Order: sequence, then structure tokens, then C-alpha cells
Amino acid sequence: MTNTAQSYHHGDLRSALLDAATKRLSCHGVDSLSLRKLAEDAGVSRTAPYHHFKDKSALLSAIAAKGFSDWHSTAKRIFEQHEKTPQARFREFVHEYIGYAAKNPEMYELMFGRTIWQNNAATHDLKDVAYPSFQFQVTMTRYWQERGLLPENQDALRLAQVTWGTLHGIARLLIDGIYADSSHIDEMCDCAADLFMQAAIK
Amino acid sequence: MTNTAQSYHHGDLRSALLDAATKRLSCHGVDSLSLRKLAEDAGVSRTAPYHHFKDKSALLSAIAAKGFSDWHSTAKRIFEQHEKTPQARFREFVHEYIGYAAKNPEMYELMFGRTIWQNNAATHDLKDVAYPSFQFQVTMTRYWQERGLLPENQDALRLAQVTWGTLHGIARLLIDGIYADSSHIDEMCDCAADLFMQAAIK
DNA sequence: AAGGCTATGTTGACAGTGTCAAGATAAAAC
DNA sequence: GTTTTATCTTGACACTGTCAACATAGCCTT
Repeated sequence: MTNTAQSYHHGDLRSALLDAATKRLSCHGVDSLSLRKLAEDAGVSRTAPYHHFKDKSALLSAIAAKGFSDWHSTAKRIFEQHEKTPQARFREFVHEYIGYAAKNPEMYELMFGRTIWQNNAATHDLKDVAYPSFQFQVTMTRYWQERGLLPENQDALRLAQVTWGTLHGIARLLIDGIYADSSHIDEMCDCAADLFMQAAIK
Repeated sequence: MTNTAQSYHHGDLRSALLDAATKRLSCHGVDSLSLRKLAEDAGVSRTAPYHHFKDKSALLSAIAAKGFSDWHSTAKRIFEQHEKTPQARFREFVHEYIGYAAKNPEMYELMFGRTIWQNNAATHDLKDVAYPSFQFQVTMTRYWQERGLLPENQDALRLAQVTWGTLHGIARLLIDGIYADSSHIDEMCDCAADLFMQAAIK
């Protein structure tokens, strides 16, 4: 609807496609996302998208990239609330992470699903946005280690992989509805936070 | 090749399909698994499989079911090594879980991926095999709590979801190649085990 | 043994999908 | 004003899951 006049050239097809895709994603899921439908949504022919994205995967990567940069901002915002105690921030981070995944399951699935990452097929653009977001997890981990929340005798990278893995795993169990449902999210988050901060809490 | 004689009735198409599917799965991944190719592998026409499986999802579920029962046996075997200390068994369990996922990535993806579980679409047969396997995780967790390996002041179910979530998350990060590669599997496992058993180790 | 029922297998067809090749159009560059 | 370039179009191909209609053969009953 950005361009009501039906001109031969759309004007901003790339954005229109991304918008349509993001909408369809949250409503109907990543699986029912076809280039042809998106093209129809944008009022353009089936193959027009190929002038803006190398292939379907590239379009999905572009959406995921937006998701990563959004999440990175959120994570930073939480982490930098210096008025709160590290413990409180850590706990909040856990809740926010799982909450984000639960509230945007399809986006989360896209960002961290094999659709994009399998066979190391991730776009360079995607990696450029995603990797700093991963790195931030390591930075936070190191900070929490220094504050005594997490064991200091562990390698920060490994610890980051494990803590992040935990959040990722819980998120996926929830999203996929595998032996975990959304009615106990908060309890699960607190349980995870408690488990990690055993040393600090005791 | 089970039946070289080309008779009109295959004889054991169901098994032949499952075999072919399992092979194709481990070689080429779940995504490149089409009913038509499987039918061709088994030397029958495209629609023959539909007399043995309601649809593609049902066939995949059957394969996953086998995976679950296999894994359940492995888990029991590890857990019941009474000659080893609980700590040793716990650590071994962690390594075996991640090891299984790393060695059978496509099978793991199928078993715990959204392909099967999304929208609560899991077959009844599948749930019958998978749920006991999930329940066993809770049983083990309770045992580890009693032995002081895991915090006793946590609800066993929540704790099981979190510990399992961790393994699941690490497995998926590895499989999907997201900021974790297989060259550090053992270190990650040990780090996770250490983290969980903080209380016991100290 | 004859006949019918049922499990199993077949071909034909349909609506979808991603993607390539070749041609049409308009805007930008020279 | 002409040429180049970006963008969009139609046509086509191979592939997918799945349904309907029909064919075969083994089993069950009489």
C-alpha cells in the first residue's frame, strides 16, 4: 500500500516484500511463507523478488537480521540498567529472553532455526548482525563471572555457550510445544536463574 | 532389495519405506526427504506409501518414534550403571546426550524439530513413545536431587525441563552450527555438568 | 472350489513451490 | 538523444504432497 499508483516500477519493492514477509511470518509461520504469495501481497509478479534477493533464503536472512539487531538492543538495554543489582538484571535477562521467544515464536524460529543456518549457508550480512549479538552474550557472561554470579573457574566462552544454550533450549521446547507449555514460563525461568546463580544465592 | 522378485504386492513396503527413509535421512537430511523419492527407492509408485502412512508427517513420526525408543534405552543403560558414582553417571549422561545429537544430527532434528511437533500435530503413536522418554528425564532428575547433585529446593519437573533444555539447546546450537562447533563438544559438556553440580562439587 | 471382500498397488490429475531464461519497460547516465 | 542499467513481466521446468479412480491379488466365507 506504500505505492497506490500502479506504475511499472514498484518504487520500494524490497521494503514492501520485507514488510509483507514479516507480517505473514508472525501470522502464519515461516513454513507458509512463499515468495509467490509475497509477490502477490506486494502486487507484483512472481519473479520480481529475485531482483532484490538472490533467493528465498536471502530474503529470510534479511528478516532475521532485523530480528537480531532488535534483540541485541533489548539485551543491551537490560544489561545496562546500572541502578539494578547484577542479580536482578541477570534474572530479568532470562525472563526477557524466554519472553521474547514465546511472544515471537515464528521470528525466533526463523532467527535460530536451521532454515537459515544449516550447512553454514548463512548470508554474510546475516552473520555481521548475528555474531555481535552472540559476542554480547560472552561479554555479559564475563561480567557476571566477575560479579560472582557465575563460576569464575570456567572459560567465559564455554559458559556463555552453556547459559545461552539453556535459554535457547527452553525457548525451543516451549515454542515447539515439547513437554513444556507457556503456562509455566516464569517458573522455568526462575528455576534456570537459580540454578546458574547457585554460588551467588547461597 | 528385500524383495528381488517384482510382484504386484511388495510384501513389506512399510518397513522398506522406513528403512529407505532412515538411510536418506542420515545421508541427505530431513529436508530432502520426499515421499516420491522414497517410493522410488522401494521400487513402487508415488502413491503406494499412502496405504501405509496417512501422510508424510505420519511417516516421519514413525521414524522419530524409533529414535525415541532407542534413546530411551540408551538413557536407561547409562542411568542404571550402579557400579559408577551418580556424579560419573550424570556427567556421562550429558556427554552421551550431546554426543548422540552430534552423531545423528538429522535424526535429532527430526525427533525434536518442529516438523513433527508444531501445532501439537504429533501422532498419538509418537507421543506414546516420546512422553515416557521425557518422563524418564524427570525421574532421573529426582534421583539426582536426592543424591545432592542438583538443588533439592527446586521442583523436579521444572528442574528437569531446565536441565533437559540445556542439553537440548546445546545440541541445537551445535547441529545448526550457531556459534558453537563440534571441536569443543566435550568442554561444553563438562562446563554444563559442572554448572549443574555446583553444589555437589564444592 | 467359487465368489466376494479387503489390503495393497497403479496411473492420472491438481495445486502448489522455487527458480531460470528471455523479453519489456522505464529510469538514470552519458 | 542515445545507451546503459535496474527493474518488472511472462513462459517454462522440475519438483513437491495429495486426492480420486481404477487394477490386482491374496484371504475369508460359504
